[in-house]
Amino acid sequence: MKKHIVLIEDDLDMKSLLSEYLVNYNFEVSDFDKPMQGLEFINHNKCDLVILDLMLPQMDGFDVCKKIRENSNIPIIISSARGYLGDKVTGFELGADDYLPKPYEPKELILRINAILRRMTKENKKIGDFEINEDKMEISLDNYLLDFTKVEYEILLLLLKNSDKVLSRESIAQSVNSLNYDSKERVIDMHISNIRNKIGDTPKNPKYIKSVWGVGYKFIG
Amino acid sequence: MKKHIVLIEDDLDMKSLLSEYLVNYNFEVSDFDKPMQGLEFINHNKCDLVILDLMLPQMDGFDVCKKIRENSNIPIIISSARGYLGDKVTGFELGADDYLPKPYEPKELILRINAILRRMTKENKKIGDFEINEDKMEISLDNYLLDFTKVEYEILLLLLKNSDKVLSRESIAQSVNSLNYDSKERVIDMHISNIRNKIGDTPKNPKYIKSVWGVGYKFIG
DNA sequence: TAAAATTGTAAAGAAATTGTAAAGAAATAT
DNA sequence: ATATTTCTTTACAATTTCTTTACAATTTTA
Repeated sequence: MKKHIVLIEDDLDMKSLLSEYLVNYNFEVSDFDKPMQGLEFINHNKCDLVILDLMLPQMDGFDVCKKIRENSNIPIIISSARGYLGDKVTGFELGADDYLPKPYEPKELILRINAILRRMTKENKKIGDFEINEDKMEISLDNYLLDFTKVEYEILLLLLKNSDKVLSRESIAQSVNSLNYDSKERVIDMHISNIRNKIGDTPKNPKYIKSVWGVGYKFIG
Repeated sequence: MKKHIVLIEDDLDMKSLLSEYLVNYNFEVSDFDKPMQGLEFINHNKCDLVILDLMLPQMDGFDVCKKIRENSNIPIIISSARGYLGDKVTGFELGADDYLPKPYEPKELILRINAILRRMTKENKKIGDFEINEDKMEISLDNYLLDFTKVEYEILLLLLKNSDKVLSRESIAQSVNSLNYDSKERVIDMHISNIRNKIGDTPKNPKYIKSVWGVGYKFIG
């Protein structure tokens, strides 16, 4: 899903330029030249990050930062023509996450946005129609959360991570921790069968898990 | 508790200078001029942040960054004499959290360390229906103050701070200070059971604490 | 083609995990 | 010191998951 960025910048040219740049990098942008409007917006909408320019007219940029922090924990990147250490100290102490002195290359702003967002949202890995969240130990198919047992989860994860690669029963058994090392081979088949049921796949004409005769299974990526 | 910082810097003078500076700011510091030793240390110790100098002898600094990320999600601040955009791109893409071109004022390093650590250690007060007051060691549910024992409080706090994340019994036992390191596994279950009673949760069809079969528990955020 | 090997899966059995009451041990308060 | 609270262990029933078995269906080999 697109990340929503709030841009607070009073220089109108700069604002539209940056805004457009961010949109090109696939962000959703709401830009404001009046800080109070930005503040209002942040407090009533789900946003992911604020870019706050310090040279603001109505109120001091630091005040905006402080006011944002009163109600919200949203990441803030301060950009400023002033690169003095004292300003940086103030900015960080008010709860900013980064301080970027002007002039900067817009690409660097993108880098820093992404670095922060990466920390904030451990985004799900997408593989085909599947979406993986390893922290939650969850796998969704077409946005529908599936309910797997531990072994099923681990096997499917392994297959997904090795898309298109044929995995032998042995290698599956070894990689999947919760599988008995010396269980009968057919255990894997049973689990695959159960997984197939849950993801609505059929052995002949499979959409996701293909049997490789005489070898094992593979996920069709 | 003091935050533990790993400093990887090959210039010996710089290393000891920075190290001392960080210690003055009340960090615990482990410094290395051999990146492999730093890597080794990170993989076997609980650390909070890495400061990585790019001009390293044995291996390219970027490789170190990449190698750290193979096993660890620890925040990384790259410092480098090279301030080219290309280097920044590489650094951030390898998973760095910040990139600080030399020369920099050491105070700015401190600011950036703190900004990152503040994000890492969630001091979130409100999580779902729960409200945390860590100073008072109190947790309320729907504005009703609950009475927990120390262990219960710590376990619930851990679960809350890791909303949605599956926590194994082992990781819970390790994180919760007041739990005997080598107590029987079922201790956790007992405490969870007691917590559930106090917050009015049921194991089947839980509203807050879900059992993850074969793994552990997670708080439903 | 028939025989052999492999796969799919239902059903049954075995094993592991969980919930929690109850009791014991340890820590803390009185 | 005793009383009280908290933490840990144990035990067992309930539950869930994993494994095995068996047999039909399919594919390969001879």
